[in-house]
Amino acid sequence: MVITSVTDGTPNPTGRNHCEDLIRATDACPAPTDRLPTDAAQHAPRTDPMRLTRYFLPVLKETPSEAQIVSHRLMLRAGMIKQASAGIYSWLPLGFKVLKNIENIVHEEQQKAGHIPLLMPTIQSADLWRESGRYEAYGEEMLRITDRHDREMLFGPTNEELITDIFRANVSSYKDLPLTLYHIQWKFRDEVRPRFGVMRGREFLMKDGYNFDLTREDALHSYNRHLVTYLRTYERMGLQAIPMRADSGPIGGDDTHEFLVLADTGESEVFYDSEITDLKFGDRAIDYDSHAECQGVLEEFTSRYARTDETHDEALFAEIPEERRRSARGIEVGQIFYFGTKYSDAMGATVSDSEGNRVPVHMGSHGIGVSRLVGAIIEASHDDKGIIWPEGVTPFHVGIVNLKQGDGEADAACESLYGQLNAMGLEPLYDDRNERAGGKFATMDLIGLPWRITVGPRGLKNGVVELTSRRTGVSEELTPDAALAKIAAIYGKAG
RNA sequence: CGGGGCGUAGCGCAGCCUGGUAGCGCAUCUGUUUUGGGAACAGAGGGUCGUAGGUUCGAAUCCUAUCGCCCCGACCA
Repeated sequence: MVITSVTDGTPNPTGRNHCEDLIRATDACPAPTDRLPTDAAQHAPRTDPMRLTRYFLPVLKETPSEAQIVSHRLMLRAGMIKQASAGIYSWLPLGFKVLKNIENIVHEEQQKAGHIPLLMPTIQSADLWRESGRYEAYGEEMLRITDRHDREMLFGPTNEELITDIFRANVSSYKDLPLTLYHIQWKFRDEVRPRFGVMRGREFLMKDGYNFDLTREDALHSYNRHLVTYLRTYERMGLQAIPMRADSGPIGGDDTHEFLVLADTGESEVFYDSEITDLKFGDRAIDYDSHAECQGVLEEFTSRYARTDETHDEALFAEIPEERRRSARGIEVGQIFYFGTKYSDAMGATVSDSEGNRVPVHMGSHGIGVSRLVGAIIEASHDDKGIIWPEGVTPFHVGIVNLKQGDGEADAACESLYGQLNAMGLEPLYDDRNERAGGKFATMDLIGLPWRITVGPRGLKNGVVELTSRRTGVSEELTPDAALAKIAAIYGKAG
């Protein structure tokens, strides 16, 4: 590891889409900076950070003592995060890339459904929360701040009040409905006892979306539509997240489902019909405007028994054939709510309907724990050597391991692969350090890139390199061109 | 917020009981030899021992206070 430049957080090239400019614009990423003297002619270009002698990847051999669960340990060891204080983390380059990849997927799937991104502030005024009655109700979890004028402020734990305020100030006709606005923003909940790294931090990145509809029926369609977007979102991240009937908690409301990823370290006990784990949304086409289609998906994915301990019903559970009853642990990675007119009544968010009557809008809110997902994915996908990233979120698409740095042929072959992968729009991470093979393999296994190309003089004599799957450990010897073609096919790129 | 534990080099730890030159492993830097699953040798750099008081000729060590972090419980995404 040589600390020379700061990655610019360029979005994952597989995620090119209509929202990328928005994402870039909100990142505030620093430009690459040079910090080395100019005598480094033998080094790689400093503006080319995707090789390990240039990248910032502070991996640890030993596990820091504070980490209890595997995702926390691996995130620290892989140089993804550094704790800043209890429950608050800096995201180092590798972790930041994964976080951004997850964020990109969430953006894409929301916008496919016609949901509109915006950005609300982290710091909010207490007055707004007094209107909804939640300033007192929220309790110690809310971080309260006083500014220099003694105004009461707070670091937002969620955004129903702000979005409702935006809505009521700007929308007054049923003709502007339906409307769904969402953002991805940092939140703060002052947990008594943060733990498990980013899985239960105090500061966390969350997507929260809010739908505004004229009628209950329309709002329930919005609810169903969100359920579909969430199924697609989690599947793209390589996760199976099961929607379970849940408790509405402080948000309030009638209908709510939580999405849980099964993992031994989950905070919730869950009970479900084993048939539910066979369900896949897959790449089926869906018309988000069709009430019937979205309703159909909701029924398909929620008709079987699946509940957390909060809503578990032994009698209903007992109706499932015994061999299909399952109890397990789950990590909550999202929740959708329909809460009707709770906030619109309290805060006066009304529109004129077609007959000129002022009516409160029907609302729902829908959250995805973006930063928490980084930990959840690792919990669901790792082995004793390290992380195993699903292709959809991996920080780099493929690792290139040069077994004999300084060997002319090996160096040239690696440079060629590196250049061609970049030209395809993929992001390789080239381990060009002067390390022994074992050290390079251990690092690659730890940081979990799904594919590794191993290049050494021995193979090159026969015109081959080795392509290895991190997940299966299976290697095959291929010509460099064949290896590139396979990688291209895996990521859907033209070779 | 109740109960427990820990703050000594970037990381992991010993030293504290019984006060007297601040150590070990990994990592880092230099050199040589190495190089297909975390290399070997030689050398080097890096710590006001969390902070503040107190006791003492002398404090990492004893006492008091305070801050931080971790674990169990309650709570929570």
